[in-house]
Amino acid sequence: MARAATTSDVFNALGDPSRRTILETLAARDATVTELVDRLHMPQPQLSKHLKVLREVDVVRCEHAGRQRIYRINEPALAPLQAWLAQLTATVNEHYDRLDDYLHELQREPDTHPPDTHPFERDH
Amino acid sequence: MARAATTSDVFNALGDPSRRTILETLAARDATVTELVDRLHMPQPQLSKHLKVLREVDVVRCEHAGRQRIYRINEPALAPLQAWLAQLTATVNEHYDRLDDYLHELQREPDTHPPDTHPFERDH
DNA sequence: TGGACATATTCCTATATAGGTATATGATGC
DNA sequence: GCATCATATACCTATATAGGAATATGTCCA
Repeated sequence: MARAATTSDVFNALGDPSRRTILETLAARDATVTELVDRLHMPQPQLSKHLKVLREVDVVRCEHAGRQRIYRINEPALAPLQAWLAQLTATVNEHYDRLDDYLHELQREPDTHPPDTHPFERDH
Repeated sequence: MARAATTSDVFNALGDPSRRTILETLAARDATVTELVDRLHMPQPQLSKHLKVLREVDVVRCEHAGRQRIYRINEPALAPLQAWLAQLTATVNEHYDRLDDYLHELQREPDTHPPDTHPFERDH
């Protein structure tokens, strides 16, 4: 099977470097497609397609303004992504902490804990 | 052209839901391939391949332990990703602030600023 | 040395794009 | 209505996988 659709989730949509560049540009200032074309030196159809992907995962939204469309970042859509990362690293650190606790307990009273509850050793 | 290689950057590597699930599992506890197979009900070759991708972007590392390999998350590899997100949202918020400043200035002394320095309006 | 276990790799297929080009749709002003 | 500008879509090709199956590599132990 092929890779999952870029429109299925935000992570996948941000997997493309061009789209990240677009977001970086939009972060500094909302922009129309033409402005993005000028700044990023990217063909217009390509930009429209990338913007469509970003739109479909709700990371950007656009507002009609005459014949132009003003694209802007929809920051809340990035929150779940940041939350996932934060949760992941938090869990990892929690793991470190538990390891420390375990090692300290080990030093005080060895052979008290069943082997299957032992966390794997870490070399930090 | 096709999509970029998943091994080219961390964002792309995390685009796959299976790989995120693997990371979530590893966050709770370092694990061998077999343990991951048991917990995630994923075929072993598939897991090894996903782990290879994660390894190539340095998000996980493995330690040889006899005939097993203990995989663990290499948290520092996630930092650039978090930094990118933080920078992006920071810039967006800075933008909001500048807009607020501008609107406040506008209220005090209208028609003082050249049009090309005007940020696009936002409806927040 | 041979067998069993753990993990990685190879081979295969179907699919989802990125990027390019040409064209369609939409809005504006004359 | 028509020319023009702004954006989106359609169509095409090449490519990078995910996922599955079979196999190879590596390690331990009797």
